[in-house]
Amino acid sequence: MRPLPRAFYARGTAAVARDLLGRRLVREHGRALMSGAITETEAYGHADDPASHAFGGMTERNRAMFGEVGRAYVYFTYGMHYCFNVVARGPGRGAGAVLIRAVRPEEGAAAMARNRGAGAARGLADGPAKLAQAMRISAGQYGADLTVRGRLYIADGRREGRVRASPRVGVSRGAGRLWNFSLR
DNA sequence: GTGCAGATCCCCT
DNA sequence: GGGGATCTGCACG
Repeated sequence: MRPLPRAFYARGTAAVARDLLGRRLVREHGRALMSGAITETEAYGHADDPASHAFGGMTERNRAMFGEVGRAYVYFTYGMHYCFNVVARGPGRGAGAVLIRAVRPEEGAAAMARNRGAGAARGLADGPAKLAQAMRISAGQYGADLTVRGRLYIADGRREGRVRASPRVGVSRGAGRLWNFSLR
């Protein structure tokens, strides 16, 4: 499996978010190899997008959103959850990212279930925090390069099914944009 | 099936 | 000091 090249992420975040559906997220942790097909994503912009972490300018937390595209932006939220994004942006844009909200487990489903804890046979990675927990993605992966074959990267893959565009989840300001993309 | 409370803490104003 | 790109369990029906 070939990692997606950096140029893939050097476009508008909405286009990148849409095109990430069906690609494969690959994670190596300890002896476990885990992977899954991306089934839901969400695009975030910059000064034009009040829902984005980058809306108010660069801070220590969102620094990655202003950096090289194709790298990981991981943030901690609600006191207990991590969420995993890929930095993306079109030409002339200052910042942007795509939140990976869900994957369909392929390899290493047993390891993901272990990482999620007891009683998680179903719904292993069908939410941003669940996905991060299942694949052991946290602050240590901040800034990781996802365009090279390593312990965390995004590989080519084929999209199956149709794309649905919806309003972003949990967003009040900047609703109206249909920047949540999912497979159905 | 839907709805709500609680967990829990980092970041920004 | 307030709120958040969330998840889980429990109540209700």
